[in-house]
Amino acid sequence: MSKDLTVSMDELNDQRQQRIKKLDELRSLGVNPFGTRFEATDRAGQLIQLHGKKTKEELERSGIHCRIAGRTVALRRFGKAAFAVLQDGADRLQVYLKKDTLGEHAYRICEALDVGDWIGVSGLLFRTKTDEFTVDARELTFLSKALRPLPEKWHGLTDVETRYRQRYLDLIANPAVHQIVATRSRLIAGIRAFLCEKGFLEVETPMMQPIPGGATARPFVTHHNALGVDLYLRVAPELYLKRLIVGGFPRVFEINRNFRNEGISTIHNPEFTMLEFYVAYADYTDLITLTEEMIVRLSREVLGKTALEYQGQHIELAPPWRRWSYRQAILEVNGLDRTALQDRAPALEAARRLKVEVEPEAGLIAILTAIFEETVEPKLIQPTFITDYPTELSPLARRKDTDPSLTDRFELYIAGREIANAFSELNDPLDQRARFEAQVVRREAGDEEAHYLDEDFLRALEYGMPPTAGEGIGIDRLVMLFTNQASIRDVILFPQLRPEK
RNA sequence: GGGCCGUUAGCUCAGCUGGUAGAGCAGCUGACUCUUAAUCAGCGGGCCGCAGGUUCGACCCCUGCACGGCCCA
Repeated sequence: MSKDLTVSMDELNDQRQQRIKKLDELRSLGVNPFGTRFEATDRAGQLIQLHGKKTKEELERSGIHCRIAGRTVALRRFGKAAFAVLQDGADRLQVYLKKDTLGEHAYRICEALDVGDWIGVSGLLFRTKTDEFTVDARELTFLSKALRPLPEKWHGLTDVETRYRQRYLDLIANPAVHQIVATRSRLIAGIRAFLCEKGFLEVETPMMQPIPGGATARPFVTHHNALGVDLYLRVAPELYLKRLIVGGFPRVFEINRNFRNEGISTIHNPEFTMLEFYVAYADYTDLITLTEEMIVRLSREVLGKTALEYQGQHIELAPPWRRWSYRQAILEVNGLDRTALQDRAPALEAARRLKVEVEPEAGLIAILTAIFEETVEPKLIQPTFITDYPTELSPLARRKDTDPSLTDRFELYIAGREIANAFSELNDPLDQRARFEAQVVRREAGDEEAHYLDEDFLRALEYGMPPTAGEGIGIDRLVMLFTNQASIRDVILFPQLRPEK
């Protein structure tokens, strides 16, 4: 940022000028406008919780002393007294600043105070005439100056672009956003606790990979100067976590970022948080019960109940959840005869009848995918495990013993959205090689999402991987569900936007 | 990529059929020692997203671009 720009902004913004002037006023009072340490022994939220229900008399009798810090978010002055509202985290607590109580010097500091400034206060808890729970300040410490004015006190900050670009401002103006952040944190902590309790080990695997693998997606490319090689930001940790299963860890999990070079929408951010976990000696049906157990427990812990409201829909999380095979779901939802999906010609005909658009050269699997996405997905409001995906769509999943064209796999849908994807892992290195090779053919035909062939991963499998089941859960979408948010940008603190000009 | 909508003061928003750019909050000055959208009196504040075009004249009409939102692919 050039110096000229800063200077010209100073000239432009009268409110900033005003506040810069106040820096000197504070200094002339012997106050550093950008101060240091303040021992806040109390938190507003705690005080409200512990004493907020006490009557005026109870508070007077017990004379509770407290010491808090926060940002001034409202200021009502009366000449020789003032009420300030302090925001401490998501909580707000009123402070009474009276000249007689504070003394001349401290009150002059109070007079230099602006909405937005950080202060520390110590004093006694009491109730005002209008019954508001308040700190009667005995001491005022100026902590830090705000040079820019806060958004308006009544409407706050509503411009979504500014809310995403300047999340700090969103958090100041809209304390409800704190709740989303807190819920997200508790959800992730809950997942860690659950998995650790089940004997899983948390690990971290490369985010920069020489061969991006584990998902059907376009990767981001970056470059390592010293090594002189291109590296890819991972699209999934899958192939590394399975190497750890080969290495002898029977239960591992990772919670971290994946990066996919795709469009941005209300359910897609280029970087998103994924939980992946792997269980040796288990199959995908074990993961069905584990998933039910985990999500219901998270719901109890975080929401205190086993049902939730999402965008006007009531969602019941108490297990067991519906299990529906991919093919059966398509047939039932659309009232199709089972022969309708056996070959390309009748499937194409069915798609036409259902008004599902498909590419003219689409194969059977592509037609099924289109029909599924269009007609089945939006109906999967209550938690549903869709099972038995076609092998062609699942290059890393184990084939069904009863039908090698299908895999031992499920995807969990809630509120019409994919939340989890799991399967019994393919541990036959020769079959895995063949599947990779089929992907390479697709890649060479121009499919940029097709998987790469990873020789080292195949080598690892050749040392022998026990039967294993693995699952990935999209944390952002889970948080959306738990916090009733329609857009992924509202559960990611700093969502990806085009750079502002 | 396509469609629709938006972009005006620090924030939230008005702005008629094209004729000198407005309000509330915030700010500044003053009054006020229990307010809570405090109140009362006065004052200042604009690249109307950017660039072209039409017109005697454009926040307004037209074209392009940028950024954002929603929907679709």
